[in-house]
Amino acid sequence: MNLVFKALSDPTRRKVLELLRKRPMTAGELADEFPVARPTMSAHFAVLREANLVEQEKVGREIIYRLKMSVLEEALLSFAQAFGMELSPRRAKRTSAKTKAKGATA
Amino acid sequence: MNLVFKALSDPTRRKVLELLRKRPMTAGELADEFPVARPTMSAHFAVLREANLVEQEKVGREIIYRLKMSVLEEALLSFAQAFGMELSPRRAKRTSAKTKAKGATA
DNA sequence: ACATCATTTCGATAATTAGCTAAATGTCTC
DNA sequence: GAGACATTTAGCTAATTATCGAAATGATGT
Repeated sequence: MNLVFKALSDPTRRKVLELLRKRPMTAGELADEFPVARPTMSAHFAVLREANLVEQEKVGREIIYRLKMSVLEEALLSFAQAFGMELSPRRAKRTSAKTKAKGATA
Repeated sequence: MNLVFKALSDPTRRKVLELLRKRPMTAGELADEFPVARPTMSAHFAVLREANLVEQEKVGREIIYRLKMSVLEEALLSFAQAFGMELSPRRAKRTSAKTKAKGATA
């Protein structure tokens, strides 16, 4: 739980997770979305991995990252519950084109 | 929002918020719950204040801290929504004293 | 085999953070 | 006003973190 919150404390990492919600992406694709060097992104990925928030799959010379939604849910859920909030994990909706143009700000 | 997540990234601060959920407490009362020096706790309070997660009221020579539940809710809510989760802020039932022995919360 | 590409690891640095003790501020009681 | 109390501010150190460029790893294409 602590690792999850540590991971979420950085805006870049939160944005990475949001991007991954829409679809799995390679390290390079993700890196292209941010104005930092590759090794920096790689370090961010490592933090997310240690928090168990993403999983990676090596395909050829690329690495595909996937969001582990259930882990994020679990953490948020148990935290919210400690504060008497109810958080119902609605089954992760597919990227259904309607949410697509909505430049969400973090 | 970033300040909120930064604030939540430290276990001590999360615990402070949990304690404050039950009832407002003075700086000293809170400090007594943790094995760190007073100035350290004071710094933690400052972070929580900057994130707007608590408010303070000076009463005599003590300072009473109160959780700003709505701010915490807002942050968690908007974050959860960005991931397609539904988070319903069940009206925070005060677990204070009289409801305490009744198992009032789910 | 060799060059290229995708990604990570290494090694360094600058910025941030949590922690401490000591000192300052403000309030209370006598 | 003097002393005690509650809390914060100041000044410091140690640990952690975000960042970089360069080098290493491993797969692909020629």
